[in-house]
Amino acid sequence: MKAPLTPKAEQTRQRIIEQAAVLFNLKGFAGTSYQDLIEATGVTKGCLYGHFASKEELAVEAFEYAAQILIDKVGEAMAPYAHAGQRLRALLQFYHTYLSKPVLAGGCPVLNTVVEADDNQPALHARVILVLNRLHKGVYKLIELGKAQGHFKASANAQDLATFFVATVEGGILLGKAYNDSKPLQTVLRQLERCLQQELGDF
Amino acid sequence: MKAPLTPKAEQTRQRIIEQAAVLFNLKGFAGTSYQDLIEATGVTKGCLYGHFASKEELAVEAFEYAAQILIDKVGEAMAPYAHAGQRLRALLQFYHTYLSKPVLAGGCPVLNTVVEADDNQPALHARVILVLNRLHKGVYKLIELGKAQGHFKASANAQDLATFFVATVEGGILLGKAYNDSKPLQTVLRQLERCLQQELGDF
DNA sequence: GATAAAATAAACCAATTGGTTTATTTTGCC
DNA sequence: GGCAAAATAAACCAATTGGTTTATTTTATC
Repeated sequence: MKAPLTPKAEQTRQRIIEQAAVLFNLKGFAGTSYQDLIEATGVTKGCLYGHFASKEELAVEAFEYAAQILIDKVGEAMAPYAHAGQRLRALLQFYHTYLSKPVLAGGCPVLNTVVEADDNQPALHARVILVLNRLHKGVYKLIELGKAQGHFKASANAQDLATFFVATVEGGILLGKAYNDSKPLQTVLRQLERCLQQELGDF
Repeated sequence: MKAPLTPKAEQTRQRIIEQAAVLFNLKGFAGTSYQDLIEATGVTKGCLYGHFASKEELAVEAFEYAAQILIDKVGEAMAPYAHAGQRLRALLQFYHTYLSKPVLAGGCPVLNTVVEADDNQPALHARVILVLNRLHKGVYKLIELGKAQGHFKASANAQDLATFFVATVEGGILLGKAYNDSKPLQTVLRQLERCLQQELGDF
């Protein structure tokens, strides 16, 4: 089924995805037209259809791309550390710079996509869920690691805390985006850190 | 400028707003067409334009309506209590039932609107900010009340905790909507309560 | 029951939507 | 340099978009 793309074609395809990811992140799925995509990518409509069968297919690929960047950057931020406490600090630090160094213009693709997709684009919604699961799992594993290393309280409920972590961070990003100000997110992260210290012990 | 509407007209106008609020909340601003609005309201296009000059004007009124419901319900939930601790419990309890008894089909209008509006619909965005301010202020006042009553720790940072509260609750609502499950929100609220008890003292 | 307000029905608008096709050109690559 | 792959240009599609206008009918209210 899938043609074994030429390097050149692969490169064009990637360029389209990258530009489309920004557009969708800024304007949403319904708010982005082919005309917008043509202007942003600098590529013709025929070329777009040559690579993607529909707007939804392109949107899915664009979201996957954006989500992968996010996941990679989270991984990179924690990679230098083995100690769970350090890794958790690095994760919080990563989100401290989330608004000044956004993974993608338009803010958090998870936040943006989940809100529009879940009543309207089932294919997109399914992908967002997978990414949320990965984020949750990452935090969960981190807490469990800390418990295993003897640095976090053994009584900590890793599942619940991971859920709490993801929700609080996304909520903070939401406020930051709403007010176009990094302060609310900073405040939320600082407070989250206090909570986590209470639940996990000092880290 | 504004015609002194007949009661009948006012009633029709209100009906339009109520139905439009649901549609916009479900499908977003860009995702809702006049055809959708005509079908949902059962009213003709001429009638829509008779009452609202544009889709954006209608969307703003619809959001104001939805937001007012939310604010009213939050107020009602806390109204029976004078004790800040009780009021805070009532507020948390209100959000515990938020997904099973949504203020509006499609979920939280603040969450839904802020995400789409802030890069694209400045008028809507401005209104969401006002509502976020009110929610924040409500929690802030509540915490200050508790401090004044001597029930909450005097050391509590009401501003920061209010920001944290709003972010966490919105984040919990987001997860609940994403997973179409009330459990994540329950978990988040339970955890939030623990945090607050730590920061405010038992309430 | 008269009247003015409110709502309908429908024609109309230019522009845009997502999507297709085809012939032509440009291109990278062996 | 030749060839196939990739991209362009553009015509074309039916449908829909947000928005306007006008004549007609319904209706609430005095």
